[in-house]
Amino acid sequence: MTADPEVRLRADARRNRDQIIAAAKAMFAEIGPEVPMDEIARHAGVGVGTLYRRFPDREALIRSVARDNFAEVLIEAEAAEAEEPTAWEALVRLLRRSRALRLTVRLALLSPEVWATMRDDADVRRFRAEILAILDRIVRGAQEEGALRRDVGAGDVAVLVSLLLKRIPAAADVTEMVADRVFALILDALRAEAATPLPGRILTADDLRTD
Amino acid sequence: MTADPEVRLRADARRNRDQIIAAAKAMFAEIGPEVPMDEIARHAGVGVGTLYRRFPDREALIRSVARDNFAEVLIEAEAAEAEEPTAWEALVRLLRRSRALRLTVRLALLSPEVWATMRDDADVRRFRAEILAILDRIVRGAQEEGALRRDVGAGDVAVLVSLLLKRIPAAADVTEMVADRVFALILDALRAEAATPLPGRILTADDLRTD
Amino acid sequence: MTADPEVRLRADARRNRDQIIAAAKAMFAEIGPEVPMDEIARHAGVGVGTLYRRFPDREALIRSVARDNFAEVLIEAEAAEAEEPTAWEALVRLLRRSRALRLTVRLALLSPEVWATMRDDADVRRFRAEILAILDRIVRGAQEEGALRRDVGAGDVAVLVSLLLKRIPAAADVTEMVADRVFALILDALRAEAATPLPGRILTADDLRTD
Amino acid sequence: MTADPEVRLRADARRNRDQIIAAAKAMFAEIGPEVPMDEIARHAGVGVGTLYRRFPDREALIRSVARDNFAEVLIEAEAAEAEEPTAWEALVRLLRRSRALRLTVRLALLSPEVWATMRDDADVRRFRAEILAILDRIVRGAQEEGALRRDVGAGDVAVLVSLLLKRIPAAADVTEMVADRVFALILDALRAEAATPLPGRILTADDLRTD
DNA sequence: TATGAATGAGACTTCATTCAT
DNA sequence: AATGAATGAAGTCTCATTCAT
Repeated sequence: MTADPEVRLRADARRNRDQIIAAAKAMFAEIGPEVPMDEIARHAGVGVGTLYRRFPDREALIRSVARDNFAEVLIEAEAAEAEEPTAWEALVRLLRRSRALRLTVRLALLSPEVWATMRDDADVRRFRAEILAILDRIVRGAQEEGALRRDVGAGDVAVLVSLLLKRIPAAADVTEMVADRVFALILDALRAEAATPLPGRILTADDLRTD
Repeated sequence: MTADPEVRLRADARRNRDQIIAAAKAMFAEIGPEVPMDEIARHAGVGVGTLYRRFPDREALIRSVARDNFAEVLIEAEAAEAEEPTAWEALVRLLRRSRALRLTVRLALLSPEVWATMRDDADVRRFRAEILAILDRIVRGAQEEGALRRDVGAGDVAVLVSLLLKRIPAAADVTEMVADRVFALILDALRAEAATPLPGRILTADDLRTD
Repeated sequence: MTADPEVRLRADARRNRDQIIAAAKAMFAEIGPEVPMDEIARHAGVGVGTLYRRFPDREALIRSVARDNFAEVLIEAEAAEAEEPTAWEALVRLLRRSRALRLTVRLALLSPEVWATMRDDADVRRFRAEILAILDRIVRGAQEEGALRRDVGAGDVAVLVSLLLKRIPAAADVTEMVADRVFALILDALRAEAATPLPGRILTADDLRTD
Repeated sequence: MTADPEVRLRADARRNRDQIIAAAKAMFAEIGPEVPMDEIARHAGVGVGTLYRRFPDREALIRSVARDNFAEVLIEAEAAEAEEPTAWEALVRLLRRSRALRLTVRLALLSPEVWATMRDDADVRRFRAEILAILDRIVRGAQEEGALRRDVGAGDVAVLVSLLLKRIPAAADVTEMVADRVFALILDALRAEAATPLPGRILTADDLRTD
């Protein structure tokens, strides 16, 4: 699941590396990509030096976390495609379930700088391309099934997904329900029956930002 | 439009204050609520000292900008309600056009800390309540018109609005179109015809975060 | 004497700036160009922040010290040329007396990195050019007086000067005498009577490093 | 050539030790005595741990390099004395040719701290004494030959040598020539014919810094 | 024994806030 | 009252040295 096992680390180094990635993942998700490096190190149970030995700077760490996450999303997308009976259901599952997606999007979209950091990473680009390819297949499949409106493309869907991943501003006790409702509303927007003509043209995966 | 005229400022002090708010508004929108205070001061054409004389700390400045913004949103909401022929159109106008809304939401939602800063401000709470009241009227009106699905409340709509205010990750040349399409999709989700049963219960304004 | 009065500083800022330059000058001479910035700040009696406000980074500080020093050397060279009865005596005075020269050379020569930092500074280049022009005049004058050997140029002399500015490794109590003797030996090397043919060609000011 | 074979190392340990010394020598000469220990280790093809096992800290390494170097200088001095037909020529050869001398002086003179590190080392002191004794013999011999001025001692000569070992600040393409000329000028300063009375008294080897 | 991983102190730099002018 | 200088805490990163494998 990790994209870059680097040569071959000693057992303890490996363990530390994994802990650091895990800690970073958690804290990026929790607090954002600007959490102090010392905090990440402390949460990972290592010294800052160790963190910096493994990841020369914050960017490198972010890149690694992103790679890791993109890889995870890819696996989830593949599973959804393989295991769900219909393309529409695969789409729903993907949109609903991917926690990994959440962090990825948080990193990639919420902060242009972070995205700039990631977008030149070969692994990230590759994963991204594969994920979008799967999404594209799922979208076409769902349209052929007659479930998904025909005037949208993988790009449109991806944008909607990204919307779903915002922190939703609701009182704590209804957060879950709010998320479920928003999700259901978005699905309604995608259904073939909803279809009111959309402006512009169908967005493909390529329309998403690569700038 | 500013909620708190503080005692009564001398003309030049008044001017400075306004310039600072304007600069802060612009830079919060542009860069985010963490822009250096010096930058804000420079853009406002005043010294930092002046900024701090007017706003004891960053929080105070954010609160003031927020007040200002909420006030503006309120005015826009009132105008939409008063000037549009149908409630549905008022809703559409509000959702589509409010630049003030954008910054407000950016401040309030993107950063929990900032929201924490704002939510205890009496003016902010008042404006918020009024805005939500109007939104509530518009929502009910649109439902009575048969345009808006009946299983949503002002809370649901507000959440959807907040989704619209994310920076959308598309290649520069299609940004505009992407935004338009997302907006159209969201409207489709709200139309009476789209209506697939939603989970949970109708969200009122009170369900939105006050935590 | 300071090359860059920057716009116009407030009295206190001016004082601080001068103190920082003075402290830096002393510590660069004493310890070397790598002294911690905090130390310099402390010796100048200011906080680090102040130092950094005035000089964005170590390079900027070094450049300023260098400018200051080159300016001083220039003044000394002008005085030597103007006040001494013969060119030879002007040369001797310049070589013997310039304390400013000492630091300048310490910064410029002992550390290639530091030199790299300085050499692109317009002021430094200008001062350097003027100093070398004066030296050139003095050298030719002394040769016409028959005092200075004819097979050397300003470049050769400058190189010998630079040699004189090393920290000389002697027991503390003879340091002074050692320096005097070395100086006298070097002068002997330059006298017309010493003249044993030299290899290569006469070095002009332009041969000195500008790489 | 190495002064301290320490007990008796296994062949591979021996090899490592030598590689480390060689790497350190090269990098001290190239970059200076502050190069990161990791770098030295890497260049020596060993791990840092190995370096530290052999040399408890940076000081110890510097001391060892210095010992090694002093030993080399001693050998060169002995060879010059033994092989050259006249004392003057021995002197010239020693001054001109010793690369080992260059590093030694770089370490000993450019950095007072490093010198402080070296000067208490018994081996270093012994080598130094022997080298100076040879230099003393060469100096007296050259004076008896009538080639070297009579008002200088081994101390004076050593000081001049040290001057020769500075990095000379010339454009890259003339560096070699500059060095040659400086060398010739220094020799001229030492010739019997140059002799203008010097201030102070003749410097012996003992006058050189032992502080 | 050799390796290279981990540590943590310390250097550099930025910026929110205070304060002298 | 306005200005912008000064402060110092906090964050980033480097590297000498120690220690587990």
